[in-house]
Amino acid sequence: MAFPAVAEQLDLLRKGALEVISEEDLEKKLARSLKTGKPLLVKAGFDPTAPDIHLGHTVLIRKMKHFQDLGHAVVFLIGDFTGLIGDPSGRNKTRPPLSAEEIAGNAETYKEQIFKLLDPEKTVIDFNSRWLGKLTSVEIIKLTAAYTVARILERDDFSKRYKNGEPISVHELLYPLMQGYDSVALHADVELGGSDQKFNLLVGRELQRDYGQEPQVIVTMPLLEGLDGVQKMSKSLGNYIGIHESPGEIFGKVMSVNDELMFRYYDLLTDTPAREIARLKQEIAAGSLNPMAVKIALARSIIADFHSKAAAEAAEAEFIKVFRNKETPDDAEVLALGEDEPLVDFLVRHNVLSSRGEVKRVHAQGGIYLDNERPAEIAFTLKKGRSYLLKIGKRKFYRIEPLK
RNA sequence: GGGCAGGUUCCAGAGUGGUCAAAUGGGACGGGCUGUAAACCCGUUGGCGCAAGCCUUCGAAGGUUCGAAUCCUCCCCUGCCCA
Repeated sequence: MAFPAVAEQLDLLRKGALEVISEEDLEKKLARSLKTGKPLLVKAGFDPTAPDIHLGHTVLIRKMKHFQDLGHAVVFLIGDFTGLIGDPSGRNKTRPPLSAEEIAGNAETYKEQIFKLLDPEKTVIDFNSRWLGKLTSVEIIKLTAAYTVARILERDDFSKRYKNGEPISVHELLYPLMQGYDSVALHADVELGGSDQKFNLLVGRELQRDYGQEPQVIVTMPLLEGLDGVQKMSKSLGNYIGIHESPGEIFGKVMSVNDELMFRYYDLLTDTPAREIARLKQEIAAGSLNPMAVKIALARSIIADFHSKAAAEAAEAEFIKVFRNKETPDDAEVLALGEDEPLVDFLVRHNVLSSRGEVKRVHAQGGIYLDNERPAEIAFTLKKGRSYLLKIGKRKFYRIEPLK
């Protein structure tokens, strides 16, 4: 396998990366691999807690892809063993551990999803229970002896939680050591991780030294901000775009991202070269380019990655139809009406809105449209045998049809 | 084992006997504006009720009181200090 020149490789590998520790080490490793023809072993660990991958995860996966595209060996490591611990990284609370069944199920789901970006032929999937599960008590104690409590507590989230008087369970302290040991077991050359993983990745470097190996290079990727633009994208915060979501949903969510965050997404979620992104930014600032058009292109690119180009185009057409031309979408959910029923009851019964109070509130604010009109009175009864077009707010559409 | 400090509505965080369904901020939702589900502006944000008002909520359970998120008892959970 012929590798591109070192400088060229570095260029791609640095795109979007937050930190490379250290660049010299990486350069050295790349040079050596170029000379010997032996690919670098690149490891990235994933907590098996997220059965559905969202765009936040794909930042890392995209970086793996870059290494893979350059001819290096990528190991997608599923932390099934460490999942039993529950990684506290980036959280201020202890994460509940998963059962073995949940982990196995999630791991399967992971596999299906990552191949949207990675080449299945060239990707090694491994599980850290393979070695961690076999460690004896003596070996574990030896491992824990390699680090001191004070050094573990240096980790930002540990020290914060400690200072704030939040709980830290003893088993959580083992997490960085376990993850570091993964690098020892795999003889990793490079480990990728989110910026919240920096500490764990560094532990890997030190443990490798302790075990007489050349320390890995670590590459950290920024955490992708979620749709709110502030907090990191996460499922539990509900500010995410899942790669399994429908093209229409992804399109809309991307469009709801503010114009500034859009560039961040360009940087981390597309392969658009940095130079090109800078140009777009400039033209928008100059007023010669409409940010909306650029955002549409972003949405298309993301949908094409996880669905298809055709799906992306269809989603765009639908979006324009609904939000620019204010027409009804094709896929409005159909709700059946069997008997005459007051609108309020109907909406609550179908969980369109959560309570009668909310229905009244939304109505008072002018957010309920029936057949494209705002009913003056909310005390309105739907008649059986009739069809209605119902719209709540800007984006919830329903067709009310007679029960067959 | 002893001493101390905490557990509030989606989140953060005020509130220390009535003026508390509970400040404020975030988020979410609705409206306006818009070639964006962007930005910006306005509004809403426990349940039932047209309303007056009623009901349920401030870790759990009991209690004091005309009245408790606020006081007492006990239980659960968390943290700190001492051992």
